[in-house]
Amino acid sequence: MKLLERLPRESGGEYALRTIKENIVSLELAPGSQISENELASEMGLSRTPVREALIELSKVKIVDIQPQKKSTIPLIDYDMVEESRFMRSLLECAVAELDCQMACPEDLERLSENIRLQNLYLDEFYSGQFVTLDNQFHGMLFDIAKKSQVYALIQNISIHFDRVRTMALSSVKNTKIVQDHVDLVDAIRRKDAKAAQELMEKHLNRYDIDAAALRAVYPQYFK
Amino acid sequence: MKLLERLPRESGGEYALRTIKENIVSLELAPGSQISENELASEMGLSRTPVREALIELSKVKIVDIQPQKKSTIPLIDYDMVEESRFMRSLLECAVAELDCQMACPEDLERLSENIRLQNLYLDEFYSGQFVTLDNQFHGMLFDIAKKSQVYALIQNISIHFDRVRTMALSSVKNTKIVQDHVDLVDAIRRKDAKAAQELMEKHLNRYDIDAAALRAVYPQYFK
DNA sequence: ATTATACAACTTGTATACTAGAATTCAATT
DNA sequence: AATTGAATTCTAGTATACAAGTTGTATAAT
Repeated sequence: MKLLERLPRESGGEYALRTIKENIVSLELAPGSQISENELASEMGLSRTPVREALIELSKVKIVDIQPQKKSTIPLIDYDMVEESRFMRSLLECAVAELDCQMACPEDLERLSENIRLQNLYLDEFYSGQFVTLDNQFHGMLFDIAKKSQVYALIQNISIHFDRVRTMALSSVKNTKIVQDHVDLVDAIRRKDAKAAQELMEKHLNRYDIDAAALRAVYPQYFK
Repeated sequence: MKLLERLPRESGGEYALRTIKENIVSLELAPGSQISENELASEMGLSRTPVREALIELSKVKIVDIQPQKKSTIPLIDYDMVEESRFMRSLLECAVAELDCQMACPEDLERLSENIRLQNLYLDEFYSGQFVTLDNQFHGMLFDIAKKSQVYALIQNISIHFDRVRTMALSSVKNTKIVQDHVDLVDAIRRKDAKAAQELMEKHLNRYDIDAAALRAVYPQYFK
């Protein structure tokens, strides 16, 4: 377990959730590995209660497998789940991109562009998570602009299925391409070209879809 | 609180979640009312722990408002949330209806038709919840057929925003129209007419959209 | 009368103790 | 030696005790 710094005014439960999610996405908590409420709790300096709350939440989207009275594990990568998660994200994000064409004001466009500028600065920060954080912020802003922030919050957990595959594919998808996608997308929104925005978003999200078989070859022990 | 019967092998937490959800949708736990973990726990014959787990889950989709160290309430109806929930359901259900046109086998169609037959039997059971249960099963089957059952599970909670408005509108939307929508939809799926299926689903879900203003006039105390 | 302060009665957050069930281990018995 | 069975040791589920924070009220001081 890689421990994170506890934020000010963050409750134990929130801290536990954030930490466990981060470790699942980074594969520090490897697919297939067994976890224990007691062990996680003592590692994080908490009691079982807040840890348990976090695990229950993650089990709702099958990113943690709680077997009552037996054990809990981090599930192996199930491509059906990855596909469901991709399906959901793709549909919602494409629709949001279309909405953004109507709803984005000049200030919104400026904020998006500023985020892209930062993305360029952190292009090569594979492991610090800075680039991923910016990428998440970018997509979150698109939902906010379309007044769909609750939808964005809801797909965060199920997206972990997608995100940990993305972690494995890190070296294969060039960040420069991702940033160029973002640039093109903001251009389309600025032009209010809904069709282009939708298509660009779809293409963007499909970048991670390419090498499922290749990943399975490199990390066979992580797949179902 | 209207108490439900506890199912066999149902954990306390699951029972609490099911009971509380049911009471929110039925407006038994009225919008704006204050709730207490202790009170709910003693009413259901449980301790705070499983009740608390249920409330935390519902608070994630803002259908319960937990104000730390202060109080918890059932939020007033927020039409922005209703709209987000409708947006999400509509997009996903329409896409699923399209997929169903490719994926439904004859047995699936038979199961859907059987469900519709039952809907006709319970047409007038407004308050028993039988009709609503069948309606939910029908929509759940459409997701199952498209291999998107996890997506369906995920939108259940946020749909409560939509569902409790539907409860208020019960008398205004005729069940016969709903059943006819279902019949038409299954027909389209049988014909593998994806465009028709998508359009029928959109029309179907929009039936509840009509009288937001009217509802606000009848139940002003429930709205933000 | 008004303001300030202290206290009581709530709330949720967390820790811990206890219960129940499953798996494993090891010893006793066949 | 193989098998059964009891004890141990895991697990998660639940109940409860306690901590910490907020609100409202009552009392005291101005």
